[in-house]
Amino acid sequence: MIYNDREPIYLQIMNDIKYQIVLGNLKVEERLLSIKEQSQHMGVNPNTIARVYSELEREQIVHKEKGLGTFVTPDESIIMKLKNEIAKENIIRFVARMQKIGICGENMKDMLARYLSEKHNEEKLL
Amino acid sequence: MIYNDREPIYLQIMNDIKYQIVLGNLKVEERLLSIKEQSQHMGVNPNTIARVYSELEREQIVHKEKGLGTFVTPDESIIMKLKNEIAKENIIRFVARMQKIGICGENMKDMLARYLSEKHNEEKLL
Amino acid sequence: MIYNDREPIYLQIMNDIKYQIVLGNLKVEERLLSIKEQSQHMGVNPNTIARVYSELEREQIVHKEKGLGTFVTPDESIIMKLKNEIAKENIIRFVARMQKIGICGENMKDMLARYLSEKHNEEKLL
Amino acid sequence: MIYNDREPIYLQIMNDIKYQIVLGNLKVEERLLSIKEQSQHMGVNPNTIARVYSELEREQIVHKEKGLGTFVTPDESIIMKLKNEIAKENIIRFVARMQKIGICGENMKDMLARYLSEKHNEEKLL
DNA sequence: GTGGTCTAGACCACA
DNA sequence: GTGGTCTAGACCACC
Repeated sequence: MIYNDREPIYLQIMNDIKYQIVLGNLKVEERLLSIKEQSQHMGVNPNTIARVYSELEREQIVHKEKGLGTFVTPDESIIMKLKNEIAKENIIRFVARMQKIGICGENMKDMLARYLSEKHNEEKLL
Repeated sequence: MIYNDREPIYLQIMNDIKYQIVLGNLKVEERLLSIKEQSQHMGVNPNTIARVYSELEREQIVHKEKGLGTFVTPDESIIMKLKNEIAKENIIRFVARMQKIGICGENMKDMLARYLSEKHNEEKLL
Repeated sequence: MIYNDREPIYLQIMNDIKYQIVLGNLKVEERLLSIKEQSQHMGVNPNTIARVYSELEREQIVHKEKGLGTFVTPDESIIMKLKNEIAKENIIRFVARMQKIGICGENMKDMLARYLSEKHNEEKLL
Repeated sequence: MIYNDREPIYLQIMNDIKYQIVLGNLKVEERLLSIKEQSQHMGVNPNTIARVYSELEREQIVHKEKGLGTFVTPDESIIMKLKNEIAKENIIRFVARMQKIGICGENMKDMLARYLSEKHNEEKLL
């Protein structure tokens, strides 16, 4: 009912970084930009980045080392878990939306399969 | 990379009403709130609602009758088409997000099927 | 370049009455409504109707008889001439518009013939 | 029976621009005046021009490019279609008026042909 | 600079 | 009452 909502910036940035990690753009043990660099790069207040890094640390996705910087976790299993969490969130949201407009599980599977095969054929043509 | 984007209000309201119709909260031939009522109800300018209703009319989802009001189309097939459009949009968004984190089509189908059967079992227990 | 123009009311009413006469709704020698009646009937100022009747008299389409009223001319040839004038005006305006968008005489004839035969066929189906 | 009707300004301006395009005064891919320039030039509110340009875009007659301006379509076939639409509207109006005064299709064709040949002869004399 | 969105409030025709 | 049109002027993102 409220139309001016948008996701808080720090959540958007957190998701951004999670995606970078899951996609492998940010590799295991890689150093993130410093808070100052990152804040300039994104045109955002340094406090916002600080919050992002702290939340990511709480979720054990990065770890800070005093005087050195912030680093992606060395633990690949955490990254795999992260990937599965994101995937599961997507699935939950998808199913909820489809059920909301009255589409049952079997139809979801059919429609997904059909769309994927359409998409596949289109891409072969390019 | 852009954090301040927001869907225009008129599009949000359009989607809102489309959902109401697809969900059956607004039935075939039912009268919508008048532009002025709706604008007060939503705390939005009447011109914004007028635009919403006009766009919906262009898409043949509602029709306006001067002096009487705005009504949901009597044509059930248009509503079915609308439902399929919304479903397709959901699928496209879902697939895009899954591909973005590196999950292929086969995995999407598997994960969806697994989630649905889990959910099914949980609901049987309740 | 001026967008708020419209035909003066008295000209609109004159044309209305000419059409009524040409179509035979107002017959030869028939009495028109009195100025007062006509003005009430049309929701228009009596002076406007008076001007209409005077102009029509100047064009010899009606004649006033003191104390009796205003009557359609008894002269059928004037009515025929009127019909031809209206037709000719229509043709002139039509040709001018078509030339303005670069359509030559032959094309006008073709398009007219085609439209008339389409229309003819449609009307047979009803 | 209604004497105070007036075409909405935005429709008048739309037709104006369509004519300019069909006549070739506005050429393929040519930039229109910006919304603000056009509104000043025509002594009309910018929103009115914005509506005109949006409707023309919906009809694929122009396309807008953010930050650059509004341009006539590069697609000549759309312009040809537009020309034919305008011609057809003229024909429809012409036929309706002629029928209204009791002139049948054959007579319309004759009168048009006669007028065109008269006109043709006159122009040769000049 | 461009167009896109939104507000506030006016007057109109129709019924 | 309804929707339709129009104005005046605001702020925004994109280029």
